[in-house]
Amino acid sequence: MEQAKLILKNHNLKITKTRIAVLKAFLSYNNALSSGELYKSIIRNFDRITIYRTLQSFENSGILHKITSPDGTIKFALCTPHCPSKHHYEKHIHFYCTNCGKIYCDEEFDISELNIKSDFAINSIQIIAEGWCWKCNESKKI
Amino acid sequence: MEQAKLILKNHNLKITKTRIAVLKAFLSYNNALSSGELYKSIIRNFDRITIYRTLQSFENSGILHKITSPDGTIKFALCTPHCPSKHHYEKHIHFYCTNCGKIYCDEEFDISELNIKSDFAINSIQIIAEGWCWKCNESKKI
DNA sequence: TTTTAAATGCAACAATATTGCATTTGCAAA
DNA sequence: TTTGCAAATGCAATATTGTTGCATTTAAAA
Repeated sequence: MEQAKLILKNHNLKITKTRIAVLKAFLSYNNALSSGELYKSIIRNFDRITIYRTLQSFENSGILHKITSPDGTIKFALCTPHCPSKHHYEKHIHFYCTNCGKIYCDEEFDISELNIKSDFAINSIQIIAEGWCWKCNESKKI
Repeated sequence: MEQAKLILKNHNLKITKTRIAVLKAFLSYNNALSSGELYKSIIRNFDRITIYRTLQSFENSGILHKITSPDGTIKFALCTPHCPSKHHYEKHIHFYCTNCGKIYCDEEFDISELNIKSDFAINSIQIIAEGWCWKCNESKKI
């Protein structure tokens, strides 16, 4: 069985056209995607609202994690296999390219060692590094 | 002269009613505020669009810095006096309360020492710690 | 006081997200 | 294979947030 269907099966989600299409998009891109990017350019002819709901159910199931981009758009990215449903282990950094707007996850960097003192009861820490991605850096040189 | 007017003077901005009202709001609250919070509850009867433009000009002048909240809303917070116009020195952490949605700045923590390896050309790093603020923690205990 | 560039206020518009509800569909059980 | 039903879809309607254009008003310098 193809990968997308397997993932849906493993998360007890029904196999539908939209879900397959959305999942394939995330599997073939290596960066975070917004609902807008999906229904406007990546998987056209799919219902906008259904895509919204698909993303929500994927987040609830632990397939995708949500990232709020510094430019305000909400994006999603594939979770590592360790993510159980509803709880996400986002111990990695997100890289945001201020030129093209893409967000990439870096699974290498472990931020769990960061020690922050405060009177907050901290649950999780998000780090977003902003700059130019390698692609935009390349095209700038030319 | 009152503090709000002084700040406007120092940043070469004309003194207007809306600007005074917005600035006073930020001076009296110790957390980040969104445009919506301002025109819907804090300073009612001020024009919505003018508030947008006021926030933009304050950001350009280095009075406020913009923070994208994990919930997607865009908020602003007072800069430390070191912020020149257009460039912001955001070397501090933001705390986001997942219960009440408020964002607080912690000027103590200096993130400039964080060393991240990547093929990104990193300009700045944002850290957002999520959890429950002391206020929500207190009310939970009751 | 006069002048003028800046700021305002309103309308119009655009993009994004949510909800309700009738219809369709996946899929498990018969 | 067929049936039944909860889940998912698709459309309309609505809400929220942010932007732009333009005529009018205003701050503040001359």
